[in-house]
Amino acid sequence: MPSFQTSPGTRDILPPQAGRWRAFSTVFADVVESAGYQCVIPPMFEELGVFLRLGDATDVVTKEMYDFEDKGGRHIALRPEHTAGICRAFAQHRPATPWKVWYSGSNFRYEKAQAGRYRQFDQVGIEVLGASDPLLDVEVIALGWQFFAALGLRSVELMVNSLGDPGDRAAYIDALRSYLTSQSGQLSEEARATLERNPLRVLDSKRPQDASVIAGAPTIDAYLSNDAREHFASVIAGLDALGIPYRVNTGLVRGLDYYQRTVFEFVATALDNAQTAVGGGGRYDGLVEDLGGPATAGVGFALGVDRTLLACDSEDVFAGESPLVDVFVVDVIDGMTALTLCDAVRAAGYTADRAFDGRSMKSQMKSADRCGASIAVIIGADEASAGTCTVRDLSTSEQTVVQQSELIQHLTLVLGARTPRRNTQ
RNA sequence: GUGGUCGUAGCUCAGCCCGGUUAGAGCGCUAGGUUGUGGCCCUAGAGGUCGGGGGUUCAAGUCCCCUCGAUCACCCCA
Repeated sequence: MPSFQTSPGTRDILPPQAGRWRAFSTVFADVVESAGYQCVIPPMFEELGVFLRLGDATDVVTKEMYDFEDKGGRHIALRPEHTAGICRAFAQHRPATPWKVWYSGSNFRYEKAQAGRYRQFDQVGIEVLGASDPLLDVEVIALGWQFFAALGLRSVELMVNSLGDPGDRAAYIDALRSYLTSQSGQLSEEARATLERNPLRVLDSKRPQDASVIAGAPTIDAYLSNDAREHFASVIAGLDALGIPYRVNTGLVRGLDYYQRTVFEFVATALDNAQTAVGGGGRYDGLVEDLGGPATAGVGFALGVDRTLLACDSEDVFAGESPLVDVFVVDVIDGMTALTLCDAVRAAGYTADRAFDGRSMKSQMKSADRCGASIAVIIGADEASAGTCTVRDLSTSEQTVVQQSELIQHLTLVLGARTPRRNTQ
């Protein structure tokens, strides 16, 4: 047993999985940068107050915050999500609007880990601040949709709903509370507890016992203001115009309190674990103002990297790829020729690896094979004295002998030309 | 925070029910078979406080208690 291992809810992302994570971010950046979004990197921790606007009835705030007092006596919290910090940054720096940004990074929530849920978890996402156009909601949703498609996922379902404006929402919650209270005898014990804290979230219950009560509950659409209703209608019209399939789910309630009007969620139906929501978002028009900034509209989404990759696994798409090695240099003299040849080969734009610690030729050839190299360049006694090297094609086993000084030229013949690495010498 | 399942070699696991020489297998790793050549095959080797602590016993990987960790689910959420 080693002295230390990862803390609960955290884990090491090792190769080749780590390479897959990096590729994931790259695909995401490609998709959203095509729509004018720019990368933003907020701090991993903020003053606790920044995050309290997520909702004082939410678990994220009441029991999952990773907070502590720093040496200066400040009450600090590790970010449980990105949106609040980005709104704080907007209020602090006041960039020109609309401010369209994307991010990729870790969040922290003190929860018990299970499949697709960790204490340190990664999200990618986008936020747009300073525009209230419903067609912007459509753009945001569409980019999420297109990203899943870019990964190759097919079994992703989009659910949309409108929570109305704050007044609509309050009126609806009142109506919902009285309905649920009147039916509480039929609700599960857990649902009754949830009803006390936040009636909206009862709608999220997956317990069969609660299904009939939920089915008969009043729905939000009857409580929407005219403005909110028109806004939602435009969102729906935009999704139709883009041909993006969706399901209006009046029971869709997001976990954070700052959402109003449009909310949406991406569900991976191919996942067989409990966490099938791979992403979600919505509009949060009051959040910047709550954080002391100007009244500013906002909309965005966050996608869970772990869960999305689990969905990729279950659909057998977006597998990780190990980096390719073009050339493996086998040097059984003293390794010095391998050192200089690798350097030259890499400078010419090819990938090159070699063995260390003076191992046998057989052992070095095994290493060449294992790393998937296309070509082995062999330096034995004969080659060393003649200034040549033997170039072996590892798939066909054909060998040719060339001057070491002509190796790069030879590689361009068999592997094609490459863009030379930027010279740092 | 609550509950189920599980911790034995680097990895995947057998052995535990029914306690009894020196704890096994496959894969991986290292070396050799092949004195200059990978994959396939054969042989050998290295690698273990049986998660940790306590208890029962002549004797514990095996039975009991505690604890830590993992995993899945609930709650909630990405």
